[in-house]
Amino acid sequence: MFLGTYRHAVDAKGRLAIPARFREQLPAGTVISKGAEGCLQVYPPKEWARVKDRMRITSTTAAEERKLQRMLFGSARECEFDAQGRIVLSADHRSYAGIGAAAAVVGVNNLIEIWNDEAWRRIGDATPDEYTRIQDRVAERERSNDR
Amino acid sequence: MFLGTYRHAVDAKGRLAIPARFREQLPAGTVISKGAEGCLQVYPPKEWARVKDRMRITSTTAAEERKLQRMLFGSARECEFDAQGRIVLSADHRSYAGIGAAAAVVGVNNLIEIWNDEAWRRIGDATPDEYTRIQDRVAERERSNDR
DNA sequence: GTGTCGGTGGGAAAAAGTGGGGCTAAGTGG
DNA sequence: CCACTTAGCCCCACTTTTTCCCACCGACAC
Repeated sequence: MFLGTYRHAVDAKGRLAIPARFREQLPAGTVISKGAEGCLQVYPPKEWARVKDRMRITSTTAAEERKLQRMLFGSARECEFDAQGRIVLSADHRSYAGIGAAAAVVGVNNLIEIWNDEAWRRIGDATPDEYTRIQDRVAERERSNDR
Repeated sequence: MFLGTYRHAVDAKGRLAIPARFREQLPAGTVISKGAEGCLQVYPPKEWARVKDRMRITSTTAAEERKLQRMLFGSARECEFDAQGRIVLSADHRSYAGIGAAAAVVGVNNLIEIWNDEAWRRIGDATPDEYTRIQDRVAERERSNDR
């Protein structure tokens, strides 16, 4: 389980330290890819397997499906940690997420998200009012799903 | 598993370096052929065997499928790596994929695709909005798998 | 105060990618 | 059958990128 927000520096080589609390839960086979709302997402191997399995391009794969898989896999990369526990964010990933010299590393239960520092501030620094409204709307949706 | 996008040069002799991360996973018997949407596809031996075994011309083969098989097998070629880890793209393959001095080499889970640089940009350089949709569809599929 | 742990930065070594020359083999035409 | 041309392959050299290693700094605990 990944919890909390950590602000870490991204150096000139694109290296980003993953918080030690997260790293101990990330065995080899961890994958990073482009995610929703312009963040990057880090999938532990088990989570990634859920995404990956059952997806395979063949000559009978439908056009829509081909595009989906190309975008999904073409934008992903396996995480490799150096001896200091850092990963290298590719130039493409950095520009997608608008990440410069700093990033927010956020634990979101089953996976980790990496955000542009500023973009995360707008989300993470929500006021109690905003938070309440969002919670209410989600609760409303869940009720209608149950029906 | 093949992941990520790499932009590499294609020199005057039609040589293209395959990213080292991909090359390690490509034993002898790897095959390159024409793929959908004007890309080239590189099949590792196991994937190629899967294709080969499933397709076979018989008296009951539909006309359309015969055509598909002729194209797929007729334009296929075994990959040969030089000492620098490059393959030579045939003139036919280059013109099919519209590849000039640069190409994008993309890992798509079970196989590798080679694209005209520009054509790939239209797929891979999608906006966060498009990736958000992709993610929604992946999540949707997971839910249906769980049922 | 001293030791450990987590994060940051930079230099050096190694690996990966790029380009070109020249030899060999294969196809083409007389 | 031989000469010629072309395309393919191998090898070497260079440049850039990546990775590895070491050193430092600050915070916290003992």
